[in-house]
Amino acid sequence: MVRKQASAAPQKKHACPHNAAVGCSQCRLNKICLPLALEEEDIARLDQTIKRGRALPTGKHLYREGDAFKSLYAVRSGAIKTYQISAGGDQIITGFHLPGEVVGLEGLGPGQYAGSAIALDLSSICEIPFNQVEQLGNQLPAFRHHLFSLLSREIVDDHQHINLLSNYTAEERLASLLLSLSARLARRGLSATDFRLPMSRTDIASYLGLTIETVSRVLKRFRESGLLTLNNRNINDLDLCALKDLLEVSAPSHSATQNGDR
Amino acid sequence: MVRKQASAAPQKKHACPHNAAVGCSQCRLNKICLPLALEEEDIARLDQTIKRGRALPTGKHLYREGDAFKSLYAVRSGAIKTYQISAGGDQIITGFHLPGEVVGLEGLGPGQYAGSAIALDLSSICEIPFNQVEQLGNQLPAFRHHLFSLLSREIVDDHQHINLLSNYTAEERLASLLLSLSARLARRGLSATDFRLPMSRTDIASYLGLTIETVSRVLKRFRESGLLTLNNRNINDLDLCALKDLLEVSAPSHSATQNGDR
DNA sequence: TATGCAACTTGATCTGGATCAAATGCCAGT
DNA sequence: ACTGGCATTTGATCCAGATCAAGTTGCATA
Repeated sequence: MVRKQASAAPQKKHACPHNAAVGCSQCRLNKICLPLALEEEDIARLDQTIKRGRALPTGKHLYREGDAFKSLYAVRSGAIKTYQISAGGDQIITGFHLPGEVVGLEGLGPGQYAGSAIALDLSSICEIPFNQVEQLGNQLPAFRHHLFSLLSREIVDDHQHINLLSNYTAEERLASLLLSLSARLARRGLSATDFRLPMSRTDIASYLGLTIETVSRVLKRFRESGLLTLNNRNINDLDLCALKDLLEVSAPSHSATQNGDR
Repeated sequence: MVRKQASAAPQKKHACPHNAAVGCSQCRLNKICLPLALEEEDIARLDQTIKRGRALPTGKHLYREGDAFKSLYAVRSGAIKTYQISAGGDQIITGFHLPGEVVGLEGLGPGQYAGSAIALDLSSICEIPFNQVEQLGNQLPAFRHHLFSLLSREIVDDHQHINLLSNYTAEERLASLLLSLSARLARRGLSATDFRLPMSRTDIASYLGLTIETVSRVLKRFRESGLLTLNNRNINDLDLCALKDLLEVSAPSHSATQNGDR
């Protein structure tokens, strides 16, 4: 059983995500973040223009819907949620963003952000100013291509999310979110089975198109079936296999729906 | 009431959307399609490399999920639907694409299409091959920027769709779709109140996250309330105002949800 | 003019998740 | 330790839309 790390373990030799002095080349996220696909020397250029590791306290906005597009942001530590405001005035959560992930991309084309981004935890953020994005995009084909990749990825993820919202049951939605968070944490070397949810039940409910009551009840059911242990926002002993099973049974073997319709 | 044109009216002076000989500069869609934001001379360059007005019969695929990214496609006439295949084997409709709209964008980054695209009607398609996209992107900043805009737009549209799926009632979903189609047809100079739905009820249901029965019943209710007349796929006398009202009442005036939460 | 079949409509019933209504737990500030 | 205000849980009830089950209608092919 994996023990939860004491949350204060400050001094690593380098690459501590809270340490603003660490540049992209030494950053332990550089395999999954913006510098991906860049050559050594190009990373050095990126390093020169990036504003590194700015601290963003819980509840502070990175940008707001309608703000002029100023920068792309890479999450270095902590967590960010992006949301829009519905006609009824409440938040529609469009995404959760963990370290190594980039937010603000939808602002690239239209020149202003289409939604807001706010810190869920004390976070550390790297910022690439607009003109630098333009310039690097002009000069480095690899960087430009990576931007296209990130945008495409976002579209593909959104389509997956659309699928979730139109076809998944409440349990499948929760399972899907937990597996996604788990996989993304694991990718950066953290535990896939024990972690803390950075977001409130309200945020989860909004993101999954459910009510908070349903989220609470489904989590309870998961707990009672031994799929995880849970106190407050802490998840332990997540049963990845069982969750995957939960998602896969939804595929009917008697499928006759594969029609070539018009 | 706008009469449906006899579908064979071949010789216009120029800009008939079925006429493959018409280049971007004379195309009546050039204000909303790819050439948007390009200078006269650049449009001429685009014109040289584009494969114009290829006919695509109903039910034929433009590309399939997993195919290598070969080209971007602009719809010149007809209609295209894009979809993915769910775990259960059935289609998840991710979008309907009308003349002037571009499909295949999500293939730009990863190098392969993330979904399939199929003609809902006899359609005419313009194609920009991959290497030309790259080249124009390298050489024309305006074109590159337009690509980013199209991708951003797609993300924003997807977020709107996510909102629809998690918060709208069946009636609101249908109203939203009808208004969207109406507005997009109007943008290209066609009637906003009288048109033919190019897609089946099944496609509508999948796109809106409903069942075909619910789609049918809601349309019936709309018909009975005098919001439209409907036979088969033909819509007439669409009451745009009433549909917009239907969408707006969903905003509660007593909103206390605007909290600055964490 | 039949025939066959997919697309669509209509009706009856069921149900997952929403809604309404109380607790209860968890801090932060005093 | 006490208080106020959230966030979360839990329970009871309700209902929009799903599911199940027949019809119809449109249209293509013989």
